[in-house]
Amino acid sequence: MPKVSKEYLDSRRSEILEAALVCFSRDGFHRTTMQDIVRQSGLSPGAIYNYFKSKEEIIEAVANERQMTEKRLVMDAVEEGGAAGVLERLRDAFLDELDSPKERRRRRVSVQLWAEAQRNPGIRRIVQRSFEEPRKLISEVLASAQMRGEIAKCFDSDALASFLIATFHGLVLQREWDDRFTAEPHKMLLNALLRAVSESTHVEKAAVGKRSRRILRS
Amino acid sequence: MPKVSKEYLDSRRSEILEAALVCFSRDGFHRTTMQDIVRQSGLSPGAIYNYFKSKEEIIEAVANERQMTEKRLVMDAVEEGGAAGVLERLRDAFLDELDSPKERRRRRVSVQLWAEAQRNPGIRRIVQRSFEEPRKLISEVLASAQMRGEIAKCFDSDALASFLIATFHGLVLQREWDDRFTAEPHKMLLNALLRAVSESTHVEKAAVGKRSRRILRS
Amino acid sequence: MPKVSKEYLDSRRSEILEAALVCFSRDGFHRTTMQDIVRQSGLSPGAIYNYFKSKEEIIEAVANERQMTEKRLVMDAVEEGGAAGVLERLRDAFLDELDSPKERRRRRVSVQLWAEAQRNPGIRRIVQRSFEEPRKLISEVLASAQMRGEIAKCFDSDALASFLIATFHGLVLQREWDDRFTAEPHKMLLNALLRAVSESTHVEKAAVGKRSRRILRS
Amino acid sequence: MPKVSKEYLDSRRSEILEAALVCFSRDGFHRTTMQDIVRQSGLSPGAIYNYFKSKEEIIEAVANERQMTEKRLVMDAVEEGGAAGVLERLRDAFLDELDSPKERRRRRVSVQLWAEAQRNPGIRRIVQRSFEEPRKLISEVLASAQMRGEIAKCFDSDALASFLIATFHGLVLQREWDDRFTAEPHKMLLNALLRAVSESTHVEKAAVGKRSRRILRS
DNA sequence: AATGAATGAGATTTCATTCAT
DNA sequence: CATGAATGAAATCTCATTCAT
Repeated sequence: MPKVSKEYLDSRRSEILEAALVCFSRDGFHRTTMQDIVRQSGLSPGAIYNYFKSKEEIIEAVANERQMTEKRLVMDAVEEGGAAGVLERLRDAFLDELDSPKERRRRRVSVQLWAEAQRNPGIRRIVQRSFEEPRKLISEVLASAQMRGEIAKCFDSDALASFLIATFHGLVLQREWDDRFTAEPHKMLLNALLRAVSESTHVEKAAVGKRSRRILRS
Repeated sequence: MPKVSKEYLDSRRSEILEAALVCFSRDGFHRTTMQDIVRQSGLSPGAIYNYFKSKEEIIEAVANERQMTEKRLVMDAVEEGGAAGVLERLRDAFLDELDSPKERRRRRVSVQLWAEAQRNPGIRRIVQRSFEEPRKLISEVLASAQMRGEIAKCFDSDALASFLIATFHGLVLQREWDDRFTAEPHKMLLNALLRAVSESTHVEKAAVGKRSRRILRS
Repeated sequence: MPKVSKEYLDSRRSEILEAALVCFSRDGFHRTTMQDIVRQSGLSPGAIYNYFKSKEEIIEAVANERQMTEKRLVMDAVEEGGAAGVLERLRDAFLDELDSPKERRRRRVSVQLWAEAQRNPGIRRIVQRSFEEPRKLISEVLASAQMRGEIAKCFDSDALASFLIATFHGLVLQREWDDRFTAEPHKMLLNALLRAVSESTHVEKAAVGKRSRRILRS
Repeated sequence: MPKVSKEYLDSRRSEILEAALVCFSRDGFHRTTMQDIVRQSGLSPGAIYNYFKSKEEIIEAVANERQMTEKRLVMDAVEEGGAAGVLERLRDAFLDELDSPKERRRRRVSVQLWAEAQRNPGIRRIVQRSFEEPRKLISEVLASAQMRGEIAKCFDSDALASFLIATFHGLVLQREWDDRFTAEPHKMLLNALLRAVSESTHVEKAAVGKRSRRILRS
């Protein structure tokens, strides 16, 4: 029989994570001290250590939260059938997110996590999941679209999913550094790409092949 | 009258940077101690501080070196004319690089730099240059290809350059986490993309439009 | 809701300053390491840095404490009227202090502060105050004694105060180096000086002598 | 058979000491690095270590030079007989020196030495000499003046010498901190003091006044 | 559960001194 | 004798974590 309710504990935990996220986003993991989180959360060091064993564990919890949020984002887009609609929703979900200030703050933490994952096995596992699970979800959508003939079978659905995610991650970085960045022109380019992979099954395949050969030889 | 030649000093400096790169790539900037660099370089702390004012300055020097190397990579690919050849060379240069162990080590540091740039203005400036300069170079190639009609004029050459770089950066990350990652299928996808942007100028534009509407509504 | 009382914190702070004073007096500011203060205080480095931001700040706090103590010494002597009594008390306060071992230890730190003030603006300001405030207090006493005709008006009261302080400071130094130093003969000399400045306005030797004897009893 | 002349060596040595004095006066002993002296002297570390075994030894050499200069100052004043003239010359020598910028720089180093002497036995010995020798010289002058009846026998000549030196040292410090300091009013006070010690043996005020005027002209 | 003062290992940097050239 | 790069012990300060209250 706990002294306080589970809800209370959970909300305290969330408060700490929220405070940590603010600090991490502002200063990075390593420049954020536990004192920073203490200040930001309005709690005491002892209180925080009642909820998390270590700073490491807070970072992991933040990583998990990020990973789950991203997965949910993809799942929401994927839920309702039709490759076209799914990809469209994914595209919009990701690109529109780039412009939301709140999400930008969270994305900054994602970049931190990519760096951290190189050395920290716990984080590494979570980051790997944050790549794999969305890829799998998207890949499945693409595979069934290929079965329905909506997408060219010559592309590996996994690779295509990977490629789309890679593009999005790359754009996250651009958004970070380029103040004049806008997502809009990249929507067009994504459209072009998606069109390209859906066209290949069509009649003019040979012609397309020839034409492309003029530009790209291999 | 210096006691030793400039070459000697330069090579010492390079040794330190090389040692630092090894450490940074292995442990990240923040988990790498000066003692680590001391050990790795085989010098003494004092010696290192004769070449760099601070650890910070070493990180900046590594960042600069990375930025210059990447710029050179792009310049080499861009040098000799023909959009087709240039893009092909860029694609190969970047994707093949993903498989070289030595380059992978350097790429790890790039990811560290992306994270570090968020908080460190000096690094930020360098990282920004590492985005802008390649983009400008590639954008110019694309623009002149558009003039020659090789690429659809409806795409902003800057955005397309951005997009290509984003894709590459994203793939760098995938390479990090996915042990089964291979660059090969992504070559095909890049080809498809490049084909897509070069097709648009052609006669069946309307048809393409219709077809794409089947897949992507906006 | 602080965990411990303000008194507790203040006493800890005082303990640290006391420990620092012992070290500084023994080894000087620059030869005293934080570890020395740590050992002397029985605390840990971290604990000390909870009370003082830097070694510098400890030195400043010691300087302030010195300055305030000296000011209080002068104020106590000055409090109750009558130039004669005041100067007598000042003379005794200062000269007797020279023989107290505990005060000698504190005086050593004053000498350190004089040197430190040359380069350290923070210390400089404090040291300047430790000259100005006593001078002002003494000067006022002298000025009012001049109005009452107890002291010759031809001497600038400020200069005379300065001069007395200078003498005392000089004797502090002598006390440092000369093991056979005794304050006693200097009392006589101070008396002679004080008599001189009170005599000068008067024509008659004997009268002056008497009066001066009324001013300086020993 | 030395490779270079003794003159060459001596002048190099002096250059180093002069450079060191500039640094010490500007930054204090502890904040002055050997590199500072290297830069100021225009020599190399190795060269300096050919002339001095250690930084310590440079400080000692500077201390010796200070001590000898001061002794000479006193000897010059003392050389030619007559207590009146001697004391007058001493007073002027010391007080006028306070206003010379070059001498002020040297005085700053003296203050450093007082602090340093507390911990450094080598310096301590030199500083002690810088107190004792002038005191002895002045004391002798005073003693012979007492024999001639120019100064009251009731004062210990040693103590009086001490007292005069103390006053001067104290004024050096005042000069350091008080920008509006002028030596002039203190001359009057010194005069008053000297008059006092020469008057005391005599019954007649007027006579004493005259005589003292013979002793101290200004 | 919460508090926050205390801990102490460890990080970065300095600087007097050396010694191969 | 001069040079100046190299040395490495030691100094200051930080910060994740603990634990008595």
